[in-house]
Amino acid sequence: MNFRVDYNRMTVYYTNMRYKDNSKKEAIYQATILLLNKDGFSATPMSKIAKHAGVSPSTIYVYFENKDDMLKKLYLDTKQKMGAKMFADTDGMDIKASLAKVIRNYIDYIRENKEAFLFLQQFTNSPYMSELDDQEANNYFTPMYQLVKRGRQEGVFKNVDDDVLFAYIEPPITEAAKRYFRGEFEFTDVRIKSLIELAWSAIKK
Amino acid sequence: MNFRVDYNRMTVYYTNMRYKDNSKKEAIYQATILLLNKDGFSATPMSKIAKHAGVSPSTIYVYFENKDDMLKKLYLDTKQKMGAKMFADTDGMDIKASLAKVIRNYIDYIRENKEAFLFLQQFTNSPYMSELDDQEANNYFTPMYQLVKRGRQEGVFKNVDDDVLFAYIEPPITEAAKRYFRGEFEFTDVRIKSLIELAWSAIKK
Amino acid sequence: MNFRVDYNRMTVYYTNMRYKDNSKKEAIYQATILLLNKDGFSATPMSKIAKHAGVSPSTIYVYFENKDDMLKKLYLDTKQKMGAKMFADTDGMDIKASLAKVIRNYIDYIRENKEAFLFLQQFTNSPYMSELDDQEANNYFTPMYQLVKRGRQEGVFKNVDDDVLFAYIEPPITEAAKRYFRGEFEFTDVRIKSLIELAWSAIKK
Amino acid sequence: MNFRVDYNRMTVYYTNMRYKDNSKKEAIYQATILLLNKDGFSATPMSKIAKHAGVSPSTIYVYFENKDDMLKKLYLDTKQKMGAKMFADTDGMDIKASLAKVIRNYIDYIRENKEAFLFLQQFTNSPYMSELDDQEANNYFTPMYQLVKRGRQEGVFKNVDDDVLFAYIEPPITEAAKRYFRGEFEFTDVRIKSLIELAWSAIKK
DNA sequence: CATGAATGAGAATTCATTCAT
DNA sequence: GATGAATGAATTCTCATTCAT
Repeated sequence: MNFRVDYNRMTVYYTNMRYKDNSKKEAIYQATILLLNKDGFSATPMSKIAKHAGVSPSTIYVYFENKDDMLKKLYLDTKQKMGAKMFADTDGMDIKASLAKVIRNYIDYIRENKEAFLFLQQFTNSPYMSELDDQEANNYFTPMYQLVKRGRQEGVFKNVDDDVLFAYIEPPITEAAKRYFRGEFEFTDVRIKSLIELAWSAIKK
Repeated sequence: MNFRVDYNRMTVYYTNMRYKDNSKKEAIYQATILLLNKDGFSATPMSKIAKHAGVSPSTIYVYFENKDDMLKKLYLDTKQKMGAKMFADTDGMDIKASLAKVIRNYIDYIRENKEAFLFLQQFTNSPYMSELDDQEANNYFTPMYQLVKRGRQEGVFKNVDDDVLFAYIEPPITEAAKRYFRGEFEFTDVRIKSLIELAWSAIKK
Repeated sequence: MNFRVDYNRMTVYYTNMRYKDNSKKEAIYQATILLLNKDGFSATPMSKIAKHAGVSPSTIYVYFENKDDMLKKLYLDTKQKMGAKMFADTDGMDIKASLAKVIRNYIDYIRENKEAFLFLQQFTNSPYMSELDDQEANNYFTPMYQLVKRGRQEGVFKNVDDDVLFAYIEPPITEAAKRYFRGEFEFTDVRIKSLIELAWSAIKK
Repeated sequence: MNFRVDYNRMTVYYTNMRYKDNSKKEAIYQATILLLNKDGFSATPMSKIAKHAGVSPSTIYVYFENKDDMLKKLYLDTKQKMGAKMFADTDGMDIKASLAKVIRNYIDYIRENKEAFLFLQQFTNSPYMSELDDQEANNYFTPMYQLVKRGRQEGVFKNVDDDVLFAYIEPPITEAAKRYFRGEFEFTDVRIKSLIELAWSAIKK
């Protein structure tokens, strides 16, 4: 029998006896994202993260080798979660609908995960990114590659490189999102439709 | 007569003296950009910047109030230079040609100013950005707003918000540039033409 | 019947059970000696000792009160073992032969117990030593005092203080041993004979 | 003109304009030796050293790369000073008198430099030693090698290896010194004569 | 007895900035 | 203006030890 019990703020797994607490890891992640967005890489000490996460600074080192290791794992974890949301429920649609769905999913994710999204932007544009095994992060986006591949086979796209196509799908949404969080843009139904329309106009033959 | 007055806490210099001055400031800027791109905000101390710039750490404080002040001024300076390049030689063209020229200018700037471009990206996506008087940076891009305004008057654009239009002009190029510097993309003539074509397809009515 | 009682805060174990106990303690001792010689006092954490000994850090605290307690007990244990070897099989010899045998025993011990020897040297020359009840460690060397006492009664030694005599018996061998482990000296038969000869020349009347 | 002035706790050199203060380095050295002898390597933090030396912890890093660097430089500095004292005023003597003088010099040094001597012992017997370029430390002792070489040429020594000879010259004194500082031994005139006598008995043909 | 997670206290080191020249 | 030394405050990380099981 496999059951769990919350005992004294700790999630104990009776089957395998470890009591490393995953909720602590999650708390550390959340605190890091929040503080990084508020104060940036250079003003977010481990001690602050620990305090916000409700753990001791040394506890972070039980879960991660060092600060870099933690940030990189946090990035991959966050990116993976975003990828999962982005390509949910897109099966069985035609290309155009599928693309529209991906864009809508992306916008939904952004609106529901402001901090995660902004953290991803900050990280992606920092030198941390180049220290990363890029492939691992890109794997979460294979559905996008497959989508484009399918569209090309069906002959609906302009005869341009994949990379050019990609550039007109995600980056405009991302840019709109940044303006959204700066209070300069609203994701109204009309605008979302416009964004999808322009993307399609850009890439369709 | 050749003289210059700097009201920004800096004394007045005449012809021969001003070069020394500017060259140190410029050296500090260049060192900062380079190190920031290589090591990031959290691993770029003033002492390292000073060493790379060939000056004493305390010399930096002759030119800037503190680190934040320096970074912000560096950002504005860099952004302004980029804006100047981006909208050069676009007068007297029709909308479509004008837009194409802006995109070509932007790509030229990117290719000739790798470090500056990457620094702008890193800064823009960091919380430093929100501490900035955004308006000042945006002023350098008024030509873009005017271009879009003109296009709208001429009725050549889709009937969507300006922000939606913008999202399909610069962000795709920026994304392509990032891939370019990661070694994943080449700015061939064909691809540049494609990028311009897709942008036009996206926004034109 | 084979049993053992340890009054030193440790419970009583009979034949079959005692092995497990002792093997862990011994593993901790061995790991400590090795790491201390390799990395020194200031770079040998309990966690590292535990890992090398194949036990949990907390297990060390089952056997010892704390780190200091462990180190001191390890020193006394090691010193006692060395003493036992040093004075083995020296009964019934005349003074000169007895001394030669002690020196040979010491060299044998050194060669067979490199790590133990080096640990003793490090410990002896550290301030840990002065925290120790010196008498306890010296007890293991009473045979040496008796030997010198006997020699003096027989009138074979120079008329100098015991401490002066001692200084020409063990320290030269110890010094040679240190060079030996640094790869600067070989314990050939000839050299061992020389060492014994010089010691005798020094102290004999 | 070359003059110096004590200005505001700082030794200013007007000729070359540096004002790095050598007295600070010396204070750091003295504090380190004292604390190391009292508390050992593992209980002597940089902060404590700084406090005792009357400087800020960060000031230590102006003079040394890190703790290891400081300890090694301190060792070499101390060893060099000892070597200088040990071989002072030994020219023009015959071998026997020369050796006696060296031993007396060594004992004088020991008595006048208790802390330095004990520090050298602790360091020498620690793993720090093996990280050192041994040659550099040994250079300070070339006079000893020359002395032994000369004696051998004159045919006054036993026909044994140099290393065996060395073992009966310095180590007995060192051992006596350690007992001296433990309060177990007195360097009376008689005993000093005895020590010299036994050394000579040991090595002379 | 044995253990792995957790942590408070403290370790080495860094760094933005100032100070005296 | 320019500088190198100096430093207080902070930063990352370690580590002996304890806790709950």
